[in-house]
Amino acid sequence: MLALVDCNNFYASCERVFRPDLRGKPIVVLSNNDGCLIARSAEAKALGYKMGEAFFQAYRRLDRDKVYVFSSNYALYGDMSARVMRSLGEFTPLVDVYSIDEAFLDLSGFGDLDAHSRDIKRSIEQWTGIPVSVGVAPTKTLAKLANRIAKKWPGKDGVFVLEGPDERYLSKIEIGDVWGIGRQTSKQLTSLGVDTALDLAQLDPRLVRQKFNVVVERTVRELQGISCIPFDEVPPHPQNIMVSRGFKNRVSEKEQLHEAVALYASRAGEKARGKNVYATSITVFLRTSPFAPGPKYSNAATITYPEAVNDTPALIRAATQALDMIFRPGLDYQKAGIMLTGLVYEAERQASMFAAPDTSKKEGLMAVMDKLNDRYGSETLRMASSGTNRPWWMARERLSPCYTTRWSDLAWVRV
DNA sequence: TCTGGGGTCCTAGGACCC
DNA sequence: TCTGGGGTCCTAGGACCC
Repeated sequence: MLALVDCNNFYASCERVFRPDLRGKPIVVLSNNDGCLIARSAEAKALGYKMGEAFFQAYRRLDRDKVYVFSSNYALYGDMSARVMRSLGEFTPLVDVYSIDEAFLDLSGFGDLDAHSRDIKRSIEQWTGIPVSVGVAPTKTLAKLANRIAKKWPGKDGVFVLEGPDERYLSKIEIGDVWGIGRQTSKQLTSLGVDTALDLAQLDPRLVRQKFNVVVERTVRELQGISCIPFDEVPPHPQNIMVSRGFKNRVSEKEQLHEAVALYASRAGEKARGKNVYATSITVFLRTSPFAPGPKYSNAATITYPEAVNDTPALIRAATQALDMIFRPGLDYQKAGIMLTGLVYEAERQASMFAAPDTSKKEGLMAVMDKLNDRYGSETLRMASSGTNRPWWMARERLSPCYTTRWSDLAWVRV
């Protein structure tokens, strides 16, 4: 049996951990650039705020409803997430971290699953301050479903064990709420009279494959209790690394775009080194706002390395070069980003006939840089080309302190 | 004025090969 | 009238997830 442990309203809960005065108060968290609402506390949901609502449209209502509004603080959420995941490791070594706020646990061999799940829930809340829900079932899709029931149904108190594909519960779950069934598939299924998880579970998987695809077929089997989605104890080999941001204001100067792209390349390098992978290619993309009137432009350029790299100078060099290939003067750019692809681990690196044979010096430099930045805070040491002034840097006007990752932001306690 | 960021997997179609 | 068959690899785009 698998348990899905899911943090409730994760970002909003993180903001509340160090602000106990906000218990019972409505909270929303904004996306990067304070663009739209991406997390809401239970109280904010009850007031009718929707996921993805544009902030500038909700602004007046939020003010009127006295909602506490936060810019997203990923340093805080990432660290709180790590605490939750580490805590889950106390219950079983078999933890499959699925996202920043969810993990599957393999509970095979455990006795009283309900009691055990309640213990997990209680402990995580006590140790981290983050409330969680636990759903237990034989497959990942059913565990997701069980978690939903644990969270939403009165009387379940955040824990629910679903022994198998029980009709009484599957019939109560709308098709669009099944994990893996999105808007498009949901629309098609409804038109065929498939309205609930139960309806879907009763279809013939082979027929579903013909009419839809393997993904939906797997979902059907998972709902029937046959596990098709593997449990990944070790994180799977990453396919790509992306860093992109919208600008605070529109940017048309090439120098500023160069700074931005250099900064994103540095971040991508840190991520790559953190995962121990090297990139074969780097792609830079650039676009104007899809909403604004006026000329629209969107383009990307890719540069392939003779030998896979992950050191920041090499990434910045190529990113700069790629940017020059797609930059058009006279446009108001809204966003830029970079993507590292063709990721390989050290052992899979293919040596180039032409590249310099010894890279140990570069690696040493990067290791020192990463270590300093880890210890003394991000960007303690950084590349000059990524800019100092950064007028384009995203707006985050309601940022909370980095309580757990920055010494100067530690919470004060008065006694 | 103002609308997120970062991922995965699958499929279809084209290029190319023998 | 009718123009092989079987493969691989790559890319773009769609759908989905949090």
